[in-house]
Amino acid sequence: MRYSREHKQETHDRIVKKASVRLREKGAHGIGVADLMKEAGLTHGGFYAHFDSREALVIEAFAYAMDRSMEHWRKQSDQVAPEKQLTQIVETYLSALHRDNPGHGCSIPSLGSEISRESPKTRKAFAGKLDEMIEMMVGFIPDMSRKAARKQAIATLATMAGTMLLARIAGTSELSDEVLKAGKDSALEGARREPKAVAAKKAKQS
Amino acid sequence: MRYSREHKQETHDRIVKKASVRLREKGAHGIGVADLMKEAGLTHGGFYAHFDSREALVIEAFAYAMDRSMEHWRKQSDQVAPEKQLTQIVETYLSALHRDNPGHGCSIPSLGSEISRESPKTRKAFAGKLDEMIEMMVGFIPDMSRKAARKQAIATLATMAGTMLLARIAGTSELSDEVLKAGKDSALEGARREPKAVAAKKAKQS
DNA sequence: TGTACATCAGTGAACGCGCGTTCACTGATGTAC
DNA sequence: TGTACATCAGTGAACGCGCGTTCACTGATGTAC
Repeated sequence: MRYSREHKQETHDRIVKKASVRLREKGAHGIGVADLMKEAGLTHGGFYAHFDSREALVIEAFAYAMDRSMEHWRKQSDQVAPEKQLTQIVETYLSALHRDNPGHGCSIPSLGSEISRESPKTRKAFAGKLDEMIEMMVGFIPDMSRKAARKQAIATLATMAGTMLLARIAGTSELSDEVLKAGKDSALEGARREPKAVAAKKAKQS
Repeated sequence: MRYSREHKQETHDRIVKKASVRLREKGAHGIGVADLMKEAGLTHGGFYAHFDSREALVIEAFAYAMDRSMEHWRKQSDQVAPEKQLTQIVETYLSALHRDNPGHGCSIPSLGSEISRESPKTRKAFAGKLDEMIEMMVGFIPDMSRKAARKQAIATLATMAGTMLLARIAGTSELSDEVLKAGKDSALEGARREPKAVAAKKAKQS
């Protein structure tokens, strides 16, 4: 082999990593193969030694970005007490820093609209990661039955993603800050609230 | 003039109307000028008699779509009692019918991700419509101070848009239905809940 | 009322450009002896 | 250890294609007389 055994894999990973940032910044169709390769310090011709098609890279970059988000959540949640984990995640997610750095942030608000129009293959890959993310979120919801926690996890994630979507549309205006604040408070209050079914069950037991 | 006075305006409106559907279906960059004109029964050459650029049409089509959504909300809310308006809006918004028909639905989940990357001109136009939508939502929130209602309106809209975004990523799977249900219940419960500040004020008064 | 002319919404060919993809080639390094 | 050969990640020109935009032209209809 021309290069050491790991060389190709390292290059492949570098392309995916750089692409995951640029695609989140510019959209799933907002940047071309040549520019993505240039980001990784290469020329466009070599692209097809690493990927079957542009779409294949997009799928890998999506998965990579979602994995990085989840890794980031894990690191954050490990640093605080269980009952504070959700607050920690929500406050970081719905910050101006995240709003202003889509390239290193969650893919759902930055790529969500486009994903739903991609091929079934791409959509399935993304939906799988979405489910993983929901499951991780379940772990952050305190004091609920699994079923109720999953429901709450979905609702909280939807509020987080929707809030970021609206905040980014509003840019960096007053409205944008207002949106972030409203979404943050709502996401936290919603998860703190005990669902009626569980409350009723508890009342019965005591 | 070659055609009657209203003819050009009618054609213009037809292009905008058809484009607003197709752009929501295919994305802000997902369909070309030639195809958009064909939708309106014309050829592409005539496009620039109606619009300065493709972007100008996109802006008009965005505004049109948002106006139609708000008109739709108004019509629906007019048919039910004030305390049921929010439920009506949320349930229609977070339905499988809406999920499966992005072309005739709300632009926020279908175009939101892309809007935040458009020119300031496009973003401002959209942000203005977003604010109008929030204000309309305020009118559906019962029994709250204006400030609290606006906050709740933003949170509810974020949950609605985020839920639809997630549901569309999940396609038409079980997960998608689960997401719709979780988002619906959360949006309704959140708005029904009285914020602490208002509750305290009421307690003081009585 | 009838006729000649002016208007301009709409047509369709053409443009320049950037895109995803292909391909013949290169040359640094691993492998065989 | 040294040398000749094989490999293949990466290069850069070229491809076919679709895009947004331009432009000379058309022809139905409004207007002037």
